[in-house]
Amino acid sequence: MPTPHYGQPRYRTIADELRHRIENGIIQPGALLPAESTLTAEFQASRGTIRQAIAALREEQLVTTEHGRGTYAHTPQHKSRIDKEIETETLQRQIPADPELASLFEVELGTALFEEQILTRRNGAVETVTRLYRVR
Amino acid sequence: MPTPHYGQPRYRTIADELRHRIENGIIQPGALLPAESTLTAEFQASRGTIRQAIAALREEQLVTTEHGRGTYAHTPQHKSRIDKEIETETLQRQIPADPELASLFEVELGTALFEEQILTRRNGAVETVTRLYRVR
DNA sequence: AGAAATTTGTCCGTATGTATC
DNA sequence: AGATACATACGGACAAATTTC
Repeated sequence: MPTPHYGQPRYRTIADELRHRIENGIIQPGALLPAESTLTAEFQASRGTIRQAIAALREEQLVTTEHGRGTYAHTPQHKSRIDKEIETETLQRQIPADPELASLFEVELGTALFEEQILTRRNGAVETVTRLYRVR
Repeated sequence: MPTPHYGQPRYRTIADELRHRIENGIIQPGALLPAESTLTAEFQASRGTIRQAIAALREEQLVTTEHGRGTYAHTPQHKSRIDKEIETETLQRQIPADPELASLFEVELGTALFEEQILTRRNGAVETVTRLYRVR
């Protein structure tokens, strides 16, 4: 079995197709892409090639991949609109580092971290909760 | 022959070693790295693993590769400029609502929430972790 | 100029490890 | 605990770009 790749490489063609689906909402923002095994079947390509295509999308910041979970499509929302209807509430406190934060900050599990929590409300209902962590 | 990778993956170890050589001038800035075949012999790893290590360095902007030519080490000027920049990493995932979030959003405990996590790094170290939650 | 050698690029198949559901 | 999904690693084959002779 030869492996010709005249012109455009296969993994790039696949990446282009997946990008198209994400940008056109065929794959919803935040949704999981089909599993590698599924894509393997659909594109009739080896898993390595599929992974190469996904790696290309990852470099474009178009998707993120989580071990054992899957690959998520990004939301193309770069809207920095400031809505005046939105009320915010801010709260500051200290919390112990959970395993993930401890790992990210490279501190011991349970180390006190500085946390700022910002609520945004629309019509009274909480719309988003933002938590910002820093080492103290 | 099994292919265990307890702890640190092999390609990362190799990438670390090559990074060390570049940063310490063992490989001169602008110089060619050893060929993949040479590295394969030195590290006793498959070509794929060597290529993965080099790909990691490429993502760090520490080297560039040219087809048929080789991989060049970057100049320290370039590197230090990159290091002064603040890098961000974004991750999107779904997580179950903890008690506080459930209360704020007025949903059942454990309801799947949409989470976007943004890391900011300065010189490689995580400076802040921001987590933004929404109901989906 | 041309052929051969060198070096990176693409693709496949397989096996096993690790994280998540 | 089992199933599913991504991660790592090996090996082989052929393509394409560059350098060398």
